Amino acid sequence: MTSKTAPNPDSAEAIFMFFNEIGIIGQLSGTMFRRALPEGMTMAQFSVLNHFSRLGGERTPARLAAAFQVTKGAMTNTLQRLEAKGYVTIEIDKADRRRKLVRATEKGLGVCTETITAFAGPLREFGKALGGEDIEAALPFLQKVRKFLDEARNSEDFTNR
Amino acid sequence: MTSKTAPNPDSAEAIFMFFNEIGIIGQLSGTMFRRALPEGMTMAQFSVLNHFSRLGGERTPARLAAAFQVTKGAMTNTLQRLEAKGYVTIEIDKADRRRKLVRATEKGLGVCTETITAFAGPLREFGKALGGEDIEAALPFLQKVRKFLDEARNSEDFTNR
DNA sequence: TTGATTTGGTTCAACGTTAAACTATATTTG
DNA sequence: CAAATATAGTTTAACGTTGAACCAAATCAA
Repeated sequence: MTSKTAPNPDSAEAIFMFFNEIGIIGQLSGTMFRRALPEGMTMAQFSVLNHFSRLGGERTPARLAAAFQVTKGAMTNTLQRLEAKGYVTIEIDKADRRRKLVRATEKGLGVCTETITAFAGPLREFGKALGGEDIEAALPFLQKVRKFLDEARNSEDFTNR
Repeated sequence: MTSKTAPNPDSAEAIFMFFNEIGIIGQLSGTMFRRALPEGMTMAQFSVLNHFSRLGGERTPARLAAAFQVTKGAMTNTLQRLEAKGYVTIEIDKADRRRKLVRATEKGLGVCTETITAFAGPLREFGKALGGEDIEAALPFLQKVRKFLDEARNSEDFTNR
């Protein structure tokens, strides 16, 4: 125990620090990953390719936007850039012509693999310095936090994602 | 123990997931905080005001940039907006005329307090839903991660921050 | 069936960020 | 002291994101 037991009166302080640390780590790690990225590749773009690489198949832009928690507009932007480089194909869904279907190309999957390789070094560094076990131990709680935020977001009407 | 003991061969996967969760949480919480912010206020601006509110005194732009892990350019931008609204004053350091000295104004500190008040509700929600204890328990490791990233960054020459 | 609503996607302006080039002042060194 | 270098801050272009307005296609309801 720290001092009080349950919904600590001014745990607001700790919560704010928590999100503050998260924000800074997100920013710093983002910068580091960005530097390791192959020329012209972007974290947003890599995320999409990696998604296809792991899960295969095809997705609509809206579903991708939901998966990565970005607006539809942001996803449109990312997909356009990926398509321009030939890393994905985009075609209209003939069954529902509002929809589009996105698929990764061979070329796109290749670049994705390259990127993962480029990350291997830095990631190993992190693991060595931070303790792979501690990282795995931290994961479940982070996932819980993420899910809470996600649901909180979804509970507000919201059509624009 | 999970499966292997020490520097788990493909703990790279877990590490990547870790930073991925961090990134998404950072994005979602950023959006939520942004919505709670008083009109025209920004997280970047609030951070600076809050810094002065907690620690008092005066700071150079470079020192603020270092404290918040952003580039000098970003801090220039933030400070200019804060100054335009009369939330900080900026004057040239007469002892070293390359430097500037930033101070929060009464008005700025007032808005800072308002903002903290606006955050109180949402923060309490988080605490209730996520368990204040778990959050406090997670803090030390996050701080360790942040420090590691910070030092890793500083160890690469780097004059532009 | 027609009209209203919902859903999928795009576009645009505003913003914050990075990275690099640049200006000005200090400090170091030969 | 003068020249070289380092440090502080600004500016600019490029990019990703949000949020809102918008269009088109599908679904729902009268």
